[in-house]
Amino acid sequence: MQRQVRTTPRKRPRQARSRATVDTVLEATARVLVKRGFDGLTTNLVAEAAGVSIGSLYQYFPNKSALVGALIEKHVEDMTSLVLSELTRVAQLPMAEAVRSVIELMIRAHAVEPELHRVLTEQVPRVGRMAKLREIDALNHRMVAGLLASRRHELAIGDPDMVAFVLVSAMEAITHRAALFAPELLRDPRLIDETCTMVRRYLGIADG
Amino acid sequence: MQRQVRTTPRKRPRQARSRATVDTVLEATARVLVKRGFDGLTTNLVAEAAGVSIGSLYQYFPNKSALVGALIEKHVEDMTSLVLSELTRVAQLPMAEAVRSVIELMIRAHAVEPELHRVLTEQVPRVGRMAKLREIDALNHRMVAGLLASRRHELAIGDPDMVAFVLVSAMEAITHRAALFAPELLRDPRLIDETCTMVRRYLGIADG
DNA sequence: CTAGAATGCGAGCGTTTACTCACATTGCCA
DNA sequence: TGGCAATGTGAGTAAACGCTCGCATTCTAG
Repeated sequence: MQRQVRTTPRKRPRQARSRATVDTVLEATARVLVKRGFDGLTTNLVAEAAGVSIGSLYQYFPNKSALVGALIEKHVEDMTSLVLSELTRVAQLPMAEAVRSVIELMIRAHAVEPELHRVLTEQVPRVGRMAKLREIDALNHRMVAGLLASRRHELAIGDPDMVAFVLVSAMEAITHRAALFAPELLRDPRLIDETCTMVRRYLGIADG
Repeated sequence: MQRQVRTTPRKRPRQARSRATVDTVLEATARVLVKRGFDGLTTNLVAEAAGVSIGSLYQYFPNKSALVGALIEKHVEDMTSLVLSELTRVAQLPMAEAVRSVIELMIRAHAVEPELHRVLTEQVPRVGRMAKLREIDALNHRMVAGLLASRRHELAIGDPDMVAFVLVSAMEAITHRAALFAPELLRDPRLIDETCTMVRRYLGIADG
């Protein structure tokens, strides 16, 4: 155990056949992770669940942590692409509506494969993956700070960077904790309303 | 591996000698965890670092996860006892000051063994430990909700429970993320100020 | 002082599991 | 069609590591 060194794929899938294999393996990884947890995930088990030989798995993933890493990367990309695709549209809206839209967006992002999301955040040791998370985080931060700065005249705020830090932390935590501790809250409009209230009052926006 | 079942100590230390052993082992666990990470932590290594035989370790900790679990419990207790001890005093203060005090308290709590805190939150799979965390969380939530309810007349808020959820999530996340991503921010009064602003505006309290 | 309890010891057992490798099969291109 | 590259296979290897157990040492109570 813990022999892992390299985390990049050892071989790129070139033909359609092998691309399918890679996909199947990643899907199986997600299934096994949800069903057995991180400790219960073994490469042999994943191969079996994928209906692929263990050898094939190791053609494309040099070790277990690369396997899980690839899955995390995919999941994070699924979540952020959802947000990014809508964000430009949202940025055009009046501020009060933009706030609500962003909150709803984040909630929807957390509803993408929630089971997997839970296992990934609860159980998977974040060694080495911290870099990727920080990156996403920095992206979020920059976008929010930019939005705040560009609309500064309609807001009652100080340093956009500091405000962005507080806001991003708060909103991320609210959706995240709701997803983990009380998933039903994600459907509860009262949570969205309350979060909107918090953000609007903080930024000094009239209720919309 | 993954043979763990019981998580309670197999034997209570009765004499001073064995109580010292247990302490030494827990300290060594913390050191090893910080130095090698969760994956690099082995029971043999801990025993060696503690200057204790592996057999002795297993006298008091039935398995690896109980060992780490005990450490988490201790750390969480250290953090919460700090908060609880001051909270009654804080509850007496005028609201504007109470807010600042609570924020400072949380920051101080996150400064208890920050290295260990980091490893614990970043790396240790939370399987089974979720219960304890939820418990702490529920306690926090109840206290904040209670405080809000009792001072409701001076605040511009709706359902105290919902507000408490938003507040606790936000404040926890801000200190936690500052601790993880930018420890120097914890010393930066601007962060405290900004967080105060957020909370005060949200609750409708005049700046203090 | 002594007996029995508590504690300490650590070599090594047994299992788990990541990963290899020699070989088979399939697809691609000339 | 032949030949080479890409892909697939899975039994087997080696090492890591959690944990046991039989025995030694230290404490405590009577």
